[in-house]
Amino acid sequence: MATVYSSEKLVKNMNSSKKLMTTGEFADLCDVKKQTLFHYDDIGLLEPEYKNENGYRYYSIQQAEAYSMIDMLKEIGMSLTEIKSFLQSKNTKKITDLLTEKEKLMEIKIRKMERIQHLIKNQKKQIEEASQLDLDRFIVENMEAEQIVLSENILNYSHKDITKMIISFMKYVKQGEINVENWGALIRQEQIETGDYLNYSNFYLRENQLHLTETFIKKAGKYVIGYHKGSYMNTYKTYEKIKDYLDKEGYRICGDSFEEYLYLMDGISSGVETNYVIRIMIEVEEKINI
Amino acid sequence: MATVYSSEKLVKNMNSSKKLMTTGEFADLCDVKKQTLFHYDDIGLLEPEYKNENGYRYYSIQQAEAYSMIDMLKEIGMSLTEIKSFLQSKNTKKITDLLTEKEKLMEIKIRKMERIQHLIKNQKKQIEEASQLDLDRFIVENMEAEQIVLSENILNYSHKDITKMIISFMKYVKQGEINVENWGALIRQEQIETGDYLNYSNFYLRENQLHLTETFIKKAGKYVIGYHKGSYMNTYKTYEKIKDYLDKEGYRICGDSFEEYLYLMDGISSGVETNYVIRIMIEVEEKINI
DNA sequence: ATAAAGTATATGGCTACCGTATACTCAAGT
DNA sequence: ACTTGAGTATACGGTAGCCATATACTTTAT
Repeated sequence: MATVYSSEKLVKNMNSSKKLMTTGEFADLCDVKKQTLFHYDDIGLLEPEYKNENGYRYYSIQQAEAYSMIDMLKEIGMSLTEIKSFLQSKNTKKITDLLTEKEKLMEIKIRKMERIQHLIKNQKKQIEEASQLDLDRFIVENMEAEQIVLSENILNYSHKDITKMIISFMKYVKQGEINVENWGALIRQEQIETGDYLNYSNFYLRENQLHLTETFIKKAGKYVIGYHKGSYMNTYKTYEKIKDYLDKEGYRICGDSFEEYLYLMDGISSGVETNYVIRIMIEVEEKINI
Repeated sequence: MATVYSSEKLVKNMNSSKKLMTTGEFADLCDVKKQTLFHYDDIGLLEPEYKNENGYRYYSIQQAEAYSMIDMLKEIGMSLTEIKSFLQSKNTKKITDLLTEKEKLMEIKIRKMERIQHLIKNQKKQIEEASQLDLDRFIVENMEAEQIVLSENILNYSHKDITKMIISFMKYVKQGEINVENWGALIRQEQIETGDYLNYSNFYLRENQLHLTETFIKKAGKYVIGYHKGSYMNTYKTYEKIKDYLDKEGYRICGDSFEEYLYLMDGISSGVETNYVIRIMIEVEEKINI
């Protein structure tokens, strides 16, 4: 049997701020600073349900839903102004469209995060490897064949053109969303032999997925491996040292040089700019003894 | 046969800025504004490899690696100051430790993103459902049993205690990383009958995973479903309307009331505060005709 | 009635930039 | 060698989205 109650009795329960939260409590509930709520009130993004005559703000638990919606939209990169007009918009289609767009954006963001995670892992691996590395020694090693991706040929290009090419190559790589393990430049045997160390023939990258079609095989065989510390402007110093080393050890250059750019964060050496290290790999063969 | 080249010839290739990029080109390569690079130079985070006598900056391609490292660290939430001291740090263990920490952080971030994605999907679903909903009508419907998670009992609690409880309940929920579909409050039959509509017995949430142990079964059976628009402070109005409706239709309340808080963004109605909608579900049975 | 705890407002400061104006410099063509 | 147009540096101001602090006031618990 339903009873009818006078509104008066109920008003007693609801006229005060008894069932609402203060700013501090609400901030605690939302896990946010009070200041932020003041700010949201100021810009009219999330206004308290009730304000008393002294300006005290009171929020309802329902508003926690609104807050978490705002927080979510913020997380996906919307500005507060955008969020405000979004929440005020009364166009169902516009809203679902935007949500669909943001859903996709989240997908992209998640992928990006995963790529960064991959990069972090790679960096850790590199540090580990680098700590076992002697950057000051050269070594001749048998290497397996490897598939790499080449840029267009830039031999004898002007600096301007090389720059343009790199930029477009890099952009192409980035939009492909590849996890680039390492990248570098290819210098042909002839340039190495004539000492034209800065005349690159191609840029290239080693990649762990095989999305791209234009690949190039770095031949299997013996390679001398050396490390150049500092700018590539001075690689000639290291190249000359390598040549001396090869002479002494009885090797001769028989192929191209692969330069790979490493950015090390391992503090293995002190001094400025030593974070930049170039791994130089040149194909070699043993000299025939006369 | 290795030839020895005079340094002079090589110096010709490297003394100028011929093989370096201008700020604009480097910015283009890194897909960033020139201003940002100025800024990084100013704070000493990423300085150009070479500056000419007129202050023109020149960057090497190697520095693109440094930039992308900075960008990555920024992406995982480090401030530029932190990044700077991180990159300058020469302590291998500190670096790998931080990287390991950030790797975990990425994992958490990815999970959060996925949760947001889920929320977006849920919101879309809710908008879709809401558009087919008539908020102004009541309906009696057979509902299936549902498992819900209850907060502690708050019947007759003071407002302060209720507030504290909600905050801790919500925090507990959040740290559990549950995808909350909906949440609400439970009002016992007795309070509904005596018109004490704001005297909640518990908060609860419906969840799609079953991580938690303290669950409560919302019984299967007939429920009257109605929607209250606006603040929960005024639910009494809707409750009274529901009671009238039940009287007319020949039903009587035979169980508790479940209030669920919806935050709709569908613009189905105009006016202030109509984004807040409460779904009221009360267990009912048919009256026996005398 | 009083003290402690909380609140509002105002102000200034912060980070990580972005935009604009001004003056300068570089590089290419004539 | 000189001009011209595109690019560059510096400086200053402004922005978003807060956070910290100081001051004065209000609420609440005792």
